[in-house]
Amino acid sequence: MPELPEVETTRRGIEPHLLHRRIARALLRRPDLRWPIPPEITQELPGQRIEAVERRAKYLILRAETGDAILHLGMSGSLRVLRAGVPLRTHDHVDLELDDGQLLRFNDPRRFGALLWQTRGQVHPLLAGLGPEPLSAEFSGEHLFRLSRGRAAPVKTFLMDQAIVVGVGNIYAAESLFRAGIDPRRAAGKVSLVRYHALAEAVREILAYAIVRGGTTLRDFLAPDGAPGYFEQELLVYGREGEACKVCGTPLKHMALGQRATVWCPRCQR
DNA sequence: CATCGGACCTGTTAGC
DNA sequence: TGCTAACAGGTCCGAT
Repeated sequence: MPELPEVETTRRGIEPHLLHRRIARALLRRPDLRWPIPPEITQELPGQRIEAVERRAKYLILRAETGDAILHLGMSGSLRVLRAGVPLRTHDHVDLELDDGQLLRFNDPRRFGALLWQTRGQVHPLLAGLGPEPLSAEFSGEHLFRLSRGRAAPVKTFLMDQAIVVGVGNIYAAESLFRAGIDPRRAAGKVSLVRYHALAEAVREILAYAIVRGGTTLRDFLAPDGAPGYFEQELLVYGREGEACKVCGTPLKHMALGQRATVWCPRCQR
């Protein structure tokens, strides 16, 4: 479900409730999400103050005193901040209880999400190989051009590779390629520097604007306060296969690329 | 090393 | 109306 804008929307929603609070207790109703939840979460984290609520790629990082709790929402995960005593819903797998009577509740029907731990000074292996943040200065057309040379994979698959640049998933990859006028099937290694400049710019603009709009709510994404995202109204190609291109009217094409649904305009994207 | 397919799960929807 | 199959915003891992 969540790509970078949805994770950032979640971060901004939970931060004011968590910052400088102490974790009172970690309650695991399911000890296994995508991976087993490590013992530090129940044994070491309680009693510690949350010093920062950060995001790296699609991971949320609760910085505590001796290390970080790392959350990933997977495809269907979501977080809410609630008062103690709010009734459970199905798939409410974890509560991090705070010292003020509130709790952070993690819900994840498909359990593709994760709750992990890294000790201060260490970098969890899952975070070690990540590419630059798309809204940082490290990310640029040059960067995409350099890493893409010699690569035969479709440019859309390349753009969604978290080792190249983080945070871009299936929705925003399709939208970015449309706005940059690039055919998603094109081999990454055959896209010119000029066009990668346009693509990097499109990625930045779309992600930044999607954050402003509170992310994209297709079926079930809600911010921690229950508000939906409003970026869906801005989508030009994702989920619109067969419909008319909003720019030129040509019916949008679709196919699977790297096992992911892909939609594009055969006239606007070359 | 790059690339591909399968795997992990459950819920919703499209199609018969 | 009911059953089944396909598909969903992610990404790891092993095989090639």
